[in-house]
Amino acid sequence: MRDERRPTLTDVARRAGVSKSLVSIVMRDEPGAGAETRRRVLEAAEALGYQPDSRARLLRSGRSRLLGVVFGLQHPFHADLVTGLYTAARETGYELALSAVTPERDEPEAITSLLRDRCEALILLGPRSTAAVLARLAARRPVVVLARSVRDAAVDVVRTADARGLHLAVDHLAGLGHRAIAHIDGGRAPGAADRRRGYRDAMRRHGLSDRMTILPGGLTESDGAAAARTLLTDRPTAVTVFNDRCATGVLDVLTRAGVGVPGEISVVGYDDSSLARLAHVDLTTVAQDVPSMTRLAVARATDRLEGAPVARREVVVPPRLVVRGTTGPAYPG
Amino acid sequence: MRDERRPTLTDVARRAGVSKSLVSIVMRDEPGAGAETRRRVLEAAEALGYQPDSRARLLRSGRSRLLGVVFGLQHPFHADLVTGLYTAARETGYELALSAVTPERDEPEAITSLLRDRCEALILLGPRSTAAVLARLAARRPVVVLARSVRDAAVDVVRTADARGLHLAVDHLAGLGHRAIAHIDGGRAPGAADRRRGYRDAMRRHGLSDRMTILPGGLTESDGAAAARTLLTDRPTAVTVFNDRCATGVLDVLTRAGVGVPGEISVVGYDDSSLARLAHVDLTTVAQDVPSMTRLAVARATDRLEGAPVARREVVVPPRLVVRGTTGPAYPG
DNA sequence: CGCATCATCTGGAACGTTCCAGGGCGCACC
DNA sequence: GGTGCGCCCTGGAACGTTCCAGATGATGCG
Repeated sequence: MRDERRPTLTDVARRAGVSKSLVSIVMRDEPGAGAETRRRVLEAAEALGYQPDSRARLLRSGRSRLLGVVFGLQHPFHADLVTGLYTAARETGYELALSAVTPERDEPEAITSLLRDRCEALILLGPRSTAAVLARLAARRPVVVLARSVRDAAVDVVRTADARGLHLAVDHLAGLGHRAIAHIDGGRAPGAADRRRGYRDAMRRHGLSDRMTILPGGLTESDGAAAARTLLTDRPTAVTVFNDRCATGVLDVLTRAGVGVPGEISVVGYDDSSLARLAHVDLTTVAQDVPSMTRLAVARATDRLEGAPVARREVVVPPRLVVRGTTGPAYPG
Repeated sequence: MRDERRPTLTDVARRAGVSKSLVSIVMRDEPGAGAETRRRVLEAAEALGYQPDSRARLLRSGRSRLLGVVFGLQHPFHADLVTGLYTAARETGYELALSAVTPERDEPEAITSLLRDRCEALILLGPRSTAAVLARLAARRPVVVLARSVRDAAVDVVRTADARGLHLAVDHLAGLGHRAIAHIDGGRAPGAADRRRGYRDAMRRHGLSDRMTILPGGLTESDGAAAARTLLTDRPTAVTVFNDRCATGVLDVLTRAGVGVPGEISVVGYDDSSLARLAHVDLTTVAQDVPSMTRLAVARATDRLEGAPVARREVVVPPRLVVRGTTGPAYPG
């Protein structure tokens, strides 16, 4: 009824009048088959609606050519990264297996499911696991951590120079004449510590140590909104925010309160997520170089798998400032 | 070096001094093994760090117990749905295989990759493929389409009563005294047609046929922003929007233009995505019942697989109006 | 005592691939 | 006109499981 057995190599072989080995060769597009036969085999495969069984294929070849990716479904920036990983993986001939972390599905669970599927390497987006857990994992197969730093010799890291990112932001604002520049931070989120440090460094470098203000924030819009309300009472002329999502919340509260942006307060986000690029948000932001990061992450994973020599355990990608409409000259005075 | 071969059934069998068949039985927790032997086998497996190879397992047993899910990485509502699918699947003993659609990876590609992985059924979130393509797919294995309607007897559909959703929205607004109620639509997006129709019906029912205004919108914030700019010139007192994302764009433009919400214009979104729930957005919206929809979608897929009788091909879930802060009484007059 | 029964265990054949060691066969070359 | 060398192509053994048809031995029963 429902399940007339799905066609296999043997079926195609029979129809084309050749051996299954030959069909296998043709399907993999390997040398070793004549042009005419090749055509006939492909025709037969097409007619039967044959699709190779990747399970059997991988079982036999011993390799899965599968990169496991753990990401947070609720993070728009993770969506951007996964998008980049897909295209990076395509170029290398590896496939991606996605495993999401949701409120009801934690990181360990997401990881185990990938391991059962025989992923050869793991790419983790901003994982919450401790360095020890990650190290244990890395002992069994290559692990690449994306967008977070990990102090462990066994795990590879690809991340943005987050401290540098905040230098860019503060330099930009200081250049516009701002002095009272606040920072809304990301708490324990991956990358938050580095950005906080970058902010402090840059302020000191500009001789603004006494104007430093760090407000507790987070990674969501509501975290930003909450922080912005604090901002209204003791008002700086500019603020750098942990990420774009959080910055959106800040913008929203400011706009509603009638505070002009960038007239009265300039705002700088982080990530250059699709959010920031929206015409009506038009957020000045520190861009993470998603294409490079994802390409590097995939390259690192495959290099480890293929035993290629790996130069540095940690690759740090420079950020780039994207100036848009939410920053402008400081109020005179 | 990296890869000392991972232990197999045979390794465990040798260590425990039994046959591999017996180990298989023990690992699957099936009857047919004595208590003492069972203990010894488990001990050996533990010692070797044995993990079953799901690929080999599925290859042999002919079943994969895998549900393929195609979703759009950039849609927050899809993220909500996938989250729900994960928990629904867990309850039934099936696993999910995710395959994302991105700007560089189209729907056919996402689907093919799932087919190669031998997914037993496909769950497609708001797919863009034509009914004909979906039907062809459904001929080979169960296909459940989520959040879109499809006129084809072969594919199952689980969707919200979208027309009804707009009835709720319009009724609510009319009840607040609104007469000039506009609708910003979703164009060719899944569900858009039904919502548009629901809007028209409801307006007619309230005797407001001559006050109907349908503005072209879309599913993103910038679509909403664009539509909102049109709105500013010929201003209604209320507007129903295709989805929450689009409504956010509308809100943003209105707020920036100094138009009070809900003072001067009331806004109703659609989806009740996490976006709408944010304290500072606080969007009145039509909620889709994600837990029910996802549970139904998974149940439908597994029912088909197990040959259970299926009552209706299409399951329509009622929406629910969530009144928050963006709607209020119409201006007197 | 012989035979059926039961629980426990084993060996080997699948599953759909890939990989390897060849088998023909035509053709150039000495 | 053999010999050797390419090219196509084939058959069968793996890969790590599950499944099935028994083997074995203990036990119960007439």
